[in-house]
Amino acid sequence: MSLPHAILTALLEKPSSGLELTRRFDRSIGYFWSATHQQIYRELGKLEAEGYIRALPSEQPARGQKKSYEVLPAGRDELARWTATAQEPKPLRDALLLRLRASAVVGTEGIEAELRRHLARHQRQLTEYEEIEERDFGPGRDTPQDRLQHLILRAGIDLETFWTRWLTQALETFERLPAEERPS
Amino acid sequence: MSLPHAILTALLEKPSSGLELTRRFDRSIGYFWSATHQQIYRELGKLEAEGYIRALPSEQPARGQKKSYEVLPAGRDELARWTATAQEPKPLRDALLLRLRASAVVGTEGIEAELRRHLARHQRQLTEYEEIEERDFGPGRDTPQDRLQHLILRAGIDLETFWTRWLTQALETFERLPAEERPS
DNA sequence: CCCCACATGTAATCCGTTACATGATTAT
DNA sequence: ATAATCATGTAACGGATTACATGTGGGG
Repeated sequence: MSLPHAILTALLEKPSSGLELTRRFDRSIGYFWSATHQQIYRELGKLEAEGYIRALPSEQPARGQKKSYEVLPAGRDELARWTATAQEPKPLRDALLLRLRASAVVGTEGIEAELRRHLARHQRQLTEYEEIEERDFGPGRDTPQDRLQHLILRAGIDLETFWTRWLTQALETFERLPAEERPS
Repeated sequence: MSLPHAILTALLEKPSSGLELTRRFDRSIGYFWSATHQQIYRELGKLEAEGYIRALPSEQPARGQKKSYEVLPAGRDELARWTATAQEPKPLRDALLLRLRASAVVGTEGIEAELRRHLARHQRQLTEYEEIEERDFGPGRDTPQDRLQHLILRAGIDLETFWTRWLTQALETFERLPAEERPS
């Protein structure tokens, strides 16, 4: 039950239309909570029906016409409630680790190329985050909001750093596995 | 589409009944791909219908009677195919980071306790992984399969290490946020 | 006039979650 | 006997994913 709260957060930061939200979910918020436009439109409908948001009165509600939303006080209250609620961390789910375990049983054919592909992806993401850090969190940006945003970005940077290191180590392990000893 | 492949992997490691699989998904494989018994029974039915696994002939298929499965050659082939297939890494989804971002807008009330709770969970998980490492991967365990399994465990250890460090740093950041300056 | 990009949706399907149902085995 | 536990399922619901549908406005 996090998507509606992700949308409330985005709309509080800046009132937007469905497509603008979709674009913002492709960067920024989407870095840790992704969503497609179909999910977003459906959820906007629900949030409006529940009285958490409303369409800005200026625009007419026709199909193909832009329609922007803003958060109502009830929406802000709900978001604050949810933010403070105790929730268990979701267990990890990672298909690459699963495939690595499978490869120990059915053979490592093809998995090395996958490790390389993933390494390249994570390196690219790391670079992107580091550019954002340099651009948006230089000296002087030190309000409480800045520190919180920076903390979140740091999580992304540290996570991508973990993956690049681990994948590098994994590839080294593969290079030291003599081909004739590999599981098949 | 990873749950059937997780089950095929588990059954190749050792033929099992539905409940035995459920127990193994609570440790071991479940550390990076969790599943409930309902998911597992549903998926076992599908895998059997597709000819990827079969019930061991010894047991009679009555309700309440144990029923063990083994992987057929077609199942092993499918698993090998899937393991070698190119797949994009799934984007990160983390509710705690989302809540932290929301707290920058609606106030940090309550979120600090959540950071502490999560820190405790991750420290406990880290300890568990380190005990497994000591028990199962001491000197002498060095077949290719051992090295692959150890690599997977290292991913878990390094991930939990990342979280404990980041959460510790996050809590320090909060302690330095003067209460009167916090977003509300 | 037509195509394309912008913008908002609907429909079908699959996966995960929660609650419930039912039979078999074992201990008291 | 009966209660607890082991074991295998069904049903209902909701979220995520994929494919498709519909309307608007601007450029060539």
